[in-house]
Amino acid sequence: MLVSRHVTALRDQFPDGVFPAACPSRVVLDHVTSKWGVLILVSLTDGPQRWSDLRRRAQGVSEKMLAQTLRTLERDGFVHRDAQPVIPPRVDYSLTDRGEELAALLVPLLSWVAAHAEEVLESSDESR
Amino acid sequence: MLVSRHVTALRDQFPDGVFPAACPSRVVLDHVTSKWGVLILVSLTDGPQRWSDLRRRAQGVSEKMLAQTLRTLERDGFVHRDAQPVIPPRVDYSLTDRGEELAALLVPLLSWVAAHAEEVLESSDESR
DNA sequence: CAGAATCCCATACGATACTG
DNA sequence: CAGTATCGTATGGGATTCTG
Repeated sequence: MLVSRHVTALRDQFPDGVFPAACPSRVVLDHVTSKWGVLILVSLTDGPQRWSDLRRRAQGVSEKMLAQTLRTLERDGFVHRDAQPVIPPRVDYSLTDRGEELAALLVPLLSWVAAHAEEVLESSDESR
Repeated sequence: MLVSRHVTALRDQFPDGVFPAACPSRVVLDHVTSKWGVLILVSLTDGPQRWSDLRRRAQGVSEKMLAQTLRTLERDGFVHRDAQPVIPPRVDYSLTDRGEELAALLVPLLSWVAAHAEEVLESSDESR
């Protein structure tokens, strides 16, 4: 089964169960699990999208954070940026193969959270 | 297949592909994908662990953040806190059923990141 | 349209010290 | 041992303005 194979892999890599402090994994994990990183990666699983698409779909993202997150994801090789030299400018963002792999793992997470968020928050109080 | 079933579920819930801005899912997602939330949840997949275990395994976590993260995860019903009234005090943390479900989705993510972090960072420069 | 630049704030986070 | 309390900082993140 897929999950248990991953579990085994994780245990092999880190017998202590988590990443060492100075590990590169920590950096990448922070990029990926950043507030907008998750949302953008998952949004792109629907196919290539333009800047304005992403702004609309990742509701609430500021231009600054969209730009910053996209640049980070692009540098990490998760997102491909295709800027067409036309006027007005048109830029399409899409997942790289590496990005697809990663996003495929994110989708079940988002889905689970979406399905259980309400029952989770009703046990605690709603804020925080 | 498991992934595509989740994809379908996500699309059903959010035809636009992402959470609406004021959605409870956003809150829960932020808890779960917080810097230490992921690490603690995954660490606990190895079974119940004490405060000092978690401090050691989630290398680099400060006492403040460990306390804060554990409280959040407990309020969300992901983590169970078992404080035994002995001296010296002994407190065990473990995953609830809900926490197990969630952590099971986190493990493949961690594992993938761990396996690919180096190649990811070598394409970008190492910082950020 | 797709950003870059600037300003500013909230808070996530860390370090240290203290306690039942 | 398992925390809490306090303080200080870095930075994630938002609002606004400007531009090719």
